[in-house]
Amino acid sequence: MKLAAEIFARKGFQATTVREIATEAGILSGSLYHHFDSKETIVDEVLSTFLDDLISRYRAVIEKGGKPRPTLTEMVRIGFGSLEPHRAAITVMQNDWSYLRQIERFDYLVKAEHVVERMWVDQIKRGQAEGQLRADIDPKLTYRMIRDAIWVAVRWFRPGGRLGTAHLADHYISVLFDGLAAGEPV
Amino acid sequence: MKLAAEIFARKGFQATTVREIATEAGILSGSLYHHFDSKETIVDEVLSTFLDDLISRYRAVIEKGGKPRPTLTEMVRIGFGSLEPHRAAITVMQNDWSYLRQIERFDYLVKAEHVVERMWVDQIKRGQAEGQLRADIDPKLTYRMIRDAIWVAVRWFRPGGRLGTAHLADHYISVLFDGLAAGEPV
DNA sequence: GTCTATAATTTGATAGAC
DNA sequence: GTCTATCAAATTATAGAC
Repeated sequence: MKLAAEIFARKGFQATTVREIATEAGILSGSLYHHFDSKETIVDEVLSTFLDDLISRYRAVIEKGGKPRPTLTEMVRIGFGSLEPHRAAITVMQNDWSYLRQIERFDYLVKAEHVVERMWVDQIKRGQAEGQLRADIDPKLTYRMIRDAIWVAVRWFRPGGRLGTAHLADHYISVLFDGLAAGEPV
Repeated sequence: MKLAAEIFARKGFQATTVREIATEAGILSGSLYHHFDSKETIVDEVLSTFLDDLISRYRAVIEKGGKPRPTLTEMVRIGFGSLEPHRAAITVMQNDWSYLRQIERFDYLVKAEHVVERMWVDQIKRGQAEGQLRADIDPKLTYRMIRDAIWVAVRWFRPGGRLGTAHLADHYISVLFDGLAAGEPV
């Protein structure tokens, strides 16, 4: 399954043929159906494993009940921290989202997205209410900004490259909370 | 062509069949080949039109030779401003990038990406050199952050929705330069 | 400039021998 | 648990009539 996920990530779900997966696994395409009953089932396992892990991690941080800003900081770290262990799954979600969401079987993708959005937006709003975050920003828009910046990083992030995910997270958190500007606005 | 682009954006390049494009155009699939010699040619025109427009707009702002921060601000506005007129092309670039880049014919996509990266990174470095931007941020990483946040917005941005692209740009610029934090770091 | 008809290939999936 | 053999369907693209 991990092997198939890598190919899906590299070539896209639709462009990946069952024959290709089988060949890479060292068997023939017919034999693959002894392990999986369809191509969709394979990608299904890949994606749901990722989402279950992500949501349970978010939940764990939120249920500690800390202040919003450190909670959000932790959530950013969880996101970037997923890039490595779930690289293939995240890539597939990014690239094949618009295709997969059309298929009834993958309705849970949209549902999971809603659950996650609520978690983030809640924390942002609490941060505003408690005066830790600027009141003039749009919570939902801000959530999307953060979410997008984290997940799209999977496109260029290379494990073992010059930048580790912890460094990425720190950099992003720094810019996100304190901004790019050095002194007074120009 | 604009019609085909919409379908590519909605369903993905590979999932879109030639029959589908023809049907939506009110003709049969065979007839489509009177107008285009292949499916790739159609998407080629869509993407190169977008990239030519984008790069020439960036160039125009940069050649005005203003200070880095207002130049970067303008560049962010150009990006968000492209979401509406080039929505389909941007969506295809986002969703089918990893597939298209494998095809020799689309080598120019990667080249264009390099040109654009240089433009952004140059401005960010100048901003740091002139003291308008924090010196402790990574220019290339910051560019990627900005780029990603802009282009991925095409996934959820809806023309005529509650948020216009100008509003989006303003919100993003505000957070980007000044940060989310309200008061002192916690 | 569109249609009909069809070629050539590829694809996901199955059946049964070993 | 893998292989051989193959099916049924779908796909891009072409040829030629109108």
